[in-house]
Order: sequence, then structure tokens, then C-alpha cells
Amino acid sequence: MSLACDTCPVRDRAACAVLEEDQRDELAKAGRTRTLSKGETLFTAGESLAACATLKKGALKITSTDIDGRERILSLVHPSGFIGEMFGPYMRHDVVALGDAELCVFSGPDFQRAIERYPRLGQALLRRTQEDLFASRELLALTGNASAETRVAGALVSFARAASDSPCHLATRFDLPLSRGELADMLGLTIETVSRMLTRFEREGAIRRTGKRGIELIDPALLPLS
Amino acid sequence: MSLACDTCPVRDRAACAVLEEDQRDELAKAGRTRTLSKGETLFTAGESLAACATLKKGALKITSTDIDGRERILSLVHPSGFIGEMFGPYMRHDVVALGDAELCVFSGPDFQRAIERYPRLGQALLRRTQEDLFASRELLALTGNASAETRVAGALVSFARAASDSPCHLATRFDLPLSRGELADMLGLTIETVSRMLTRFEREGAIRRTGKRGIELIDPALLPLS
DNA sequence: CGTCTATTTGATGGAGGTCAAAGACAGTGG
DNA sequence: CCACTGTCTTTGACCTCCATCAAATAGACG
Repeated sequence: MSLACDTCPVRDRAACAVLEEDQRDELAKAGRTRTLSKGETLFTAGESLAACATLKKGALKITSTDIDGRERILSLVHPSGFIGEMFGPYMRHDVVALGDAELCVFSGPDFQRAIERYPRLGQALLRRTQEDLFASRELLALTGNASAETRVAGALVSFARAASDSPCHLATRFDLPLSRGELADMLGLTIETVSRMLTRFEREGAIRRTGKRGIELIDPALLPLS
Repeated sequence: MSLACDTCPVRDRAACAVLEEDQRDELAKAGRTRTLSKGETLFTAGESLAACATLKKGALKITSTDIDGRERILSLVHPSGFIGEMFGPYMRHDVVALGDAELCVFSGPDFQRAIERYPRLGQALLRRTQEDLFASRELLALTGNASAETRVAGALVSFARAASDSPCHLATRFDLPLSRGELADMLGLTIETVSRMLTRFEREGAIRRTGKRGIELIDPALLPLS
């Protein structure tokens, strides 16, 4: 199935936005639309198939699972994000839908050809990959030697930033994109500790919780950021 | 000062190796050689100057420092490695020499122009940046919820792998590229804990230590990897 | 209303951080 | 050659923070 770029919700923001219209249509011929429902797996670590995708709707998590079966969330992917493993011989991580999601999927070789044909696409991806690298290092710094309090606070601020339109501004009301368990897996903590920290922040007047996922930032200055 | 690519020790492995000879000479005109001595800083987080570099000799660490002044090592850079922040308006992290080092340095704009002119260069950097991203995520997985024992063991194996010629083989004798303190900063532990774990591994017969930095892998199977 | 799952809260213990001090070297100068 | 100094590492004692275990609560849904 070929792609309907005309109606694509991320056509101006995704990597392919740097292409001319005819180039994008050409690329679209190599891609396929795919929908995932909550919890469904897009890629599995170790798969020999190199592939990549642009996320159109929903959210994904990139995870690795250690020997004892404990899952670690390495990154979150938001709409217009790119998940790419064009080069390696196999997929390095699991990629799973956090909720219902919709993507454009390309085979690794197809996409590599597109990069060679359209240098601007490669440059756009380079920029994106560098951003992903910085995000990964930021998470590394956050989970490195910070206290549980600081980690949870940092995650809240990071979600508040992602939920606002401008990246330097915090949304005051937003929904957590993750369950307590997923938040714990991302921060290297346990469900109980995450829950306790949220309770503490609410008791101290920094946030208010509405339902399981809703967060309202009352006084971000009370969050113990590092 | 223009660069002497002819005598460059990493001319076949660095990103610029994908260029034709005349293209590389052209790029060299924009670059400068720089030497650093142990502990010297190449880039400082927050610097407004976008720049990038290829490491020719020595080793670097990429670090971030949190508010209480605790340093976290986010990545190590080995010869032929690329340190690039071409796009952002400012440097995201500190980059410091672990020992004496030698590099080619380019200004961000100069290098961006080179990428536009030579698409193969951009593709090579994309591949490298993806590798860096995977390495960062691997460290994230290692330091996430593993025990101190597992983290130190993982670091040892990773260094043993880096010290051997083939990436799937472990060197049996090698020198740690980091001090105890740096190792601790990289693994999110303390100096004392790192020291205790090394003592434990030696007592259990997994390794032998010679001097401060020397490590001999006696029985890697005894290392408690996850 | 009953069942299932996600979350919260409490009690307890252990891994690792913190504080403190002793070695182990390398370099310096007498 | 030998003290002296400064830095890095090791080792020990103690205590804190967070994981673990356990149970209560809250929603979601049939």
C-alpha cells in the first residue's frame, strides 16, 4: 500500500519534510503504512531485518530487556520521530507502542537508497539522530547518580516540556504518557518508589494529581531538580 | 595551519576516509590540528561556538556536571571517533582529554558546508552517530537497574573488547583507560564501591590486578554479567 | 456486585553511599 | 639515599535510601 502523504499529520515536521514534493512521492512508493495497538511490538531486538519508520500518531517506547527479564526504557518516540536502524545487520532494541499508533515503515535498504539519492534526507536524519543522542545522554545524566526524588521530578519536567508547544516552556496540565511501571522502568526505580515520590510532591504542594495519569504543576519551583 | 592527512594515524578509519583524496585535502584546509594534554578541556557545555572534531590519538571523555558539581561520564571517545555538535547553537556537554590527545578540529559551519558538498561524508557521520546512540543506550541499560557488581563487570568486559582488535573477542591483558573516580562517574557509583568490586573479582579469581590500571582477565566466566 | 488490574501505603532489610583512616606510589628536595 | 608531600587506592564502620514483600484502595469493566 502506498502512502497518502497529503493527509499525513506530520508532513511538515517529519524527516521527509525536507524533500521536494515529487521526491517525497517517490519515497512514499517504498513505504507502507502500519498501525499498532497498545502494547503491540513494531521491532524486536535481534530481528535480522533492518528497517526504519516515521511515527505519525501515538507514542512508542524503545526498550531493552536484561537477562532477568527486567525491562529498561531507553527512549520515547513522539509523532514525527524517526526510528532508524538502517545500517546494522539486526535490530538492537525492542520498539513497542505505548498506545494506539500509526507509522510509515520502510525497509532498511530502500531507505538507504533514498538517503543516497536525496542528500538532504540524510542530513535531516543526521540532525535528528544527534538530537536523539543528546536526549539519550540527558536521560543517562538524570538516572546516573541522582536521587529517586530528582529522577521523578526530572521526568515530570521533561514531560511538561514535551506537552507544551514551545520547548522552553512548561505545560501546567498534562497527562503522563507512561504508567507507573513504565516510568519506573525508564528511571531505574520501582513502581512503589515512583508512586511515593508523586505522593510526596503532591503533599508538598508542587503538583496535583487527577486520575491515574493527569498531572497539574502547581509550583514547579518546589520540585527538587538537580 | 593546514592538516597533514598523509601521516594521519586514523586516515583509513575516520569519517573523512569516505572522501576522495582531493575532497579530503579540500576539507583539510578548513581544519586545524589541536593537541590536548591530560585533563585539558576541548569543549565546555554552554559554549556558543558550534564545532566538531575527529580524534587522532589519545582518548576523550564526554561529561555533564550536575548542580552539586558531581560529574557524570556520558561517553568515551577513541581514536577515529567523531565529536560533533554541528547543529545546535551551543555545546551540550564538556569534552575533556583523558590523557594526551591529538585532534582535527573544524568549525560547525565549515563542517556543515562540507557535509552539503560531500553527501558521502554526511552518510558516514549518520552511521557513526547511530553507533554512538546505540553505545549511549547500552550504557543506559547497564547503569539502569543493574547491581554495582554487574556494572563494574560490564565495564571491564567493554574495555577488554575495546582493547582487542576484533570487537567480538576479549583482550586478556589491558590497561583501564579510566581512574577509579572516572570509572565511578561513568557507572553512577562511588570510588569506594568500584574499588571493592575489583577487589572482590580478584579475590574470586576472575581477574588479577597489576599496578593501578593493569587488568588481566583470568576467568571472565566468573564475572557476574547480566 | 464481583473481578481484574493499577496504584497507593506500610514495614522491613540490604546494597551501596558516606565518613574516616591507612596504604601505596611517584615526585621533590635535602 | 631518605624523609616529605600529594594523589590515588584500598579497607573498615556505619547509616541512609530505596528495593522488596505484603496488604489495602481505587477504578475499569463485564
